[in-house]
Amino acid sequence: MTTPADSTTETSSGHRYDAALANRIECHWQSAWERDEVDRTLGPGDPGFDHTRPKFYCLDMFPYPSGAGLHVGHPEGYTATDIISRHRRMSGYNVLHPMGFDAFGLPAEQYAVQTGVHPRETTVSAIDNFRRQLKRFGFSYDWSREFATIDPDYYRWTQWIWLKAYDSWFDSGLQKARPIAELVEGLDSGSIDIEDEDGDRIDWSSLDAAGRRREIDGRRLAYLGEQTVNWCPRLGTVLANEEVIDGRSERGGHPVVRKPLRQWMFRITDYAQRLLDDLQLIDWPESTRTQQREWIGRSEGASIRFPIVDSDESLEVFTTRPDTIFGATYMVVAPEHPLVDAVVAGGGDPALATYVAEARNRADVDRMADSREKTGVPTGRFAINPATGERIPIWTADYVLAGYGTGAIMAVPAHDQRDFEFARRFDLPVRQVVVETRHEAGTPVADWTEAVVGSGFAIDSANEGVSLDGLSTEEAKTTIVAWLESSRIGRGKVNFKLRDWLFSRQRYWGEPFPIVFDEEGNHHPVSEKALPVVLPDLEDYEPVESEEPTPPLGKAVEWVFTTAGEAGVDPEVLPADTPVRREINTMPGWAGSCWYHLRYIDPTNEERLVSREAERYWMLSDRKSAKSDGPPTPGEEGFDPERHHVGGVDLYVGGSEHAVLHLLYARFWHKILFDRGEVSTPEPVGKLFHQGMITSFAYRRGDGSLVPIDEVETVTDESGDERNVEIATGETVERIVAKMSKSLRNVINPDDVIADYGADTFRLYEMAMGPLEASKPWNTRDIVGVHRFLQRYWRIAIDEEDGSLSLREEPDEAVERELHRAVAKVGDDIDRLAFNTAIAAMIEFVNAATGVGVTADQLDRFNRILAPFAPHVAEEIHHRLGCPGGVPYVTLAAWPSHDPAMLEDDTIEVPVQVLGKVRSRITVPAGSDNSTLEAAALEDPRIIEVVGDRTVRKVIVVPGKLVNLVVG
RNA sequence: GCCGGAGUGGCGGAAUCGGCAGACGCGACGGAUUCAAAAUCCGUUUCCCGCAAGGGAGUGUGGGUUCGAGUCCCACCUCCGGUACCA
Repeated sequence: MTTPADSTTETSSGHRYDAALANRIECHWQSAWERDEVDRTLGPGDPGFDHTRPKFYCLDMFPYPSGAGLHVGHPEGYTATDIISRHRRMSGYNVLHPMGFDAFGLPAEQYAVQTGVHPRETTVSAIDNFRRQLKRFGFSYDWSREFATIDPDYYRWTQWIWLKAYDSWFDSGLQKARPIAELVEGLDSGSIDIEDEDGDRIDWSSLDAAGRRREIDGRRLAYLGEQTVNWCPRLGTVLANEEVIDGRSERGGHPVVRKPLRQWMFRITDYAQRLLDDLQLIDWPESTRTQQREWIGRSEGASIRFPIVDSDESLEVFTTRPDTIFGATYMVVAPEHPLVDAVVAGGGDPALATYVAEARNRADVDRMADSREKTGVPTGRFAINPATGERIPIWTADYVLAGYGTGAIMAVPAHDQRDFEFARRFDLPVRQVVVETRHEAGTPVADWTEAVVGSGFAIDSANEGVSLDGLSTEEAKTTIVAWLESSRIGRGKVNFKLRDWLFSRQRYWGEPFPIVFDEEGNHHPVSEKALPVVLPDLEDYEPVESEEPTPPLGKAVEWVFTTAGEAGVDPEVLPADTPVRREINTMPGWAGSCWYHLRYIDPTNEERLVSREAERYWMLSDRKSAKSDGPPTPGEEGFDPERHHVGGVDLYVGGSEHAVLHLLYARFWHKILFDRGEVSTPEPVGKLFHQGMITSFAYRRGDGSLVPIDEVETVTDESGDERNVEIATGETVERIVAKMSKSLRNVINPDDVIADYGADTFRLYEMAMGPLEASKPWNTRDIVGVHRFLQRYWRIAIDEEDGSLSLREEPDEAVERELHRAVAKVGDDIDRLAFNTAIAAMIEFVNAATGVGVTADQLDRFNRILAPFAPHVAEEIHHRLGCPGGVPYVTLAAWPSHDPAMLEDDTIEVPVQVLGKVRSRITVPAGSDNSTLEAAALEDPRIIEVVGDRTVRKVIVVPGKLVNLVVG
């Protein structure tokens, strides 16, 4: 810092720390910090970068700027990361603490459509407003690293990563992605074999060019797939599975229907096992890891083929209970299953056609609504149970889902509750093949009210080839799978609930795909050098609400129909004058947020998405374990967070609503980049933390209806108890905690709070409310508490009459002790993200110093521990103290040290219990041994009185804590 | 239904490893200051009995382990979040 720092803020109207002064101080220092680039972070390659310091990458989930501006929930996590970042910086770390904006996607586009203003304009003005609001909080972001996902310089690399995935295939043997060129090479040389869907080897040499292309394209991590997708007519786009909740769109709650479509997909299922396994390596909230585990949904079982009667075909099913195959008395296929199509096409039972048509047209919402009673119809076809040789009917029913497994099941009504209910409804046979204890006989199934679903021992399960009788469920599974495999009927299989990620959207406001189609419909990538493929400006960007997907980019006719050369396809791939058609779907809103953590590291790099050197420094640092096999996991014995760390962002803070979507997608992209050697860690985020939601109060009448907050007043009765009454009626209403909403008029605008108290008070209030992870109600009445704390602090240091410093010459002994305690406590609490108790400790110090006063040195030390929380007032005091140590800004000062010896008093008061109840207190020198404490306790007159003539049978001494006498 | 989390004064919350329950803040009450008020400062504030000294009860409910439980174990109740026919 070469520019000398400004002198202190001049106060025109008084020297009291009030809202007006706070706002003047804050604005003054914010502009000084900005001018002197105080928050600038140097990285590898920057002049003056000190690589010997440890690094700390502290990331916030970047916001999606809406027209409504910042919500009070945003600054909660942002203040927390700001405090940690400032504390780490003061403790000698290089800290990367960036901010940017997520801006492509549906909400911005919907808003633009509503207002009739182009999304580029609405988005840019929303970003400007967000940035202004964020800056007003004094967060120490290095704004020189800011970007938005809509910046062509940024989405150029989003497109580049997509091309990387397009150019990759997943080697299931090595469990990693490799370049497509290696696949082609391997196939040509015969060192790699590929299989079809049934597991049969494909003869590569016998394929023609089109066949080869089909095989290669079908194996890309980014591929064009014909899939049944979630089509949302109201939004005019398809949605990913993760974006559909209870059959409705996550955004807007519109109905979603299933529809077969040809769309760009990501082969995320190939990574299912690694996405699951690596959850062990990361320090994430258990709830989030559980949610991801469940979403991935791994289950072990077997895939079995049931021959279809009067046909060469067979029906393949997945089951986790192959041991119950002898109890499979019928089969069920999903209404969408091809077998059903075939029967209907062949003119089967009209009731079947009706049922299937209804099931398909019903949105998933309705399917779930009447989920109580099972429905279904027989297809009229039969299959052979390969274990029993029995002919069993094939039904179709919507309790079997098309999207999971093969969309068909073997029904074992005795041992599966759903099958049991279905069998009872349609009077299908129930056959028991598992008993709970060994050597037990079966019980009459007619008496059953529910299926026996647990493990046990097999009975009545034998044929000429295999017998499971008497085996435990585990043994029976192994035995039957071995038989199935040797008989070529089936094989052991691991199935995942996770499905491939649908990555196309029929919307305007997203990244264009860097790909074109030739006249035969084959796709060809745009070359890296030609990126970005810029989103064309459209006058009419409105989505078409229709039954058929109609991407708005199709309206940019001149842009869409072009030549390979114009589109930037490598001439070696396609001659420059070849007529091509551009892809008119766009990427979904998640694309940009999958990798933004990497771009902050090196935001202006034009050669790479991030420089290798900077990526290694910020993501890997000196921690060694960037591999998937070694270290103990968080929570395990021997786990040391300082050493055992998979790398990645050191602290990522954001809401738990992204537990599956964003955080799973980001892990997936990061793993592709890791496999392709572009990044050095297998996981993007080493430690994740979710801040709780900030809620608000509302009121509820006796009948359960809600009352807006401004229609209620609080009255205090004689006993001091509070009662809330509805002003209009006088009726007593109950105060409840609710989400902030316009209708309850309990939404808090951060700008208003800052105007009333200043940003420092706002920051302190949100951090003092309670634990960061807890959901907490906003209570405007409580804000004054932390504001008074800052006023008392100000008053310790500043004479409110003339604004001069008022300090003691000699330190007060007790105040000095309190200061050491505060320094120790606040540092510890910041490390464990316990900001509420850190603030309580600082308040205690200020209360102790009030009326006594502090020396300049004491004031400076306290000021430095306050600085991460309330940086503006701390900066002002720092300057009024004349910049102690010659440090131009408190932001750049070092965290103060403390003397552990000062944390303890010379003498301590120890409670003495008799039978667990405190009966007296004794004062002893600190560090007294057990016998001293025991003797002092037994000599205490009050204790002698309480013990009376009872015998002291046992004395428990906890050194420094308490003495407990057992008498009787 | 299943998974995860939480129940502590009038309110938000604290108690980090089984060791003084209620830190800190709000509100309320009392006092000082003031012509008065605001602001500020000092004090009280879990509940019950008591003038007091003191005693009793107490961390959602019921049991248990322990010298000692808000904390550990078992059963249950309520609330919040996630998920939902995944074979």
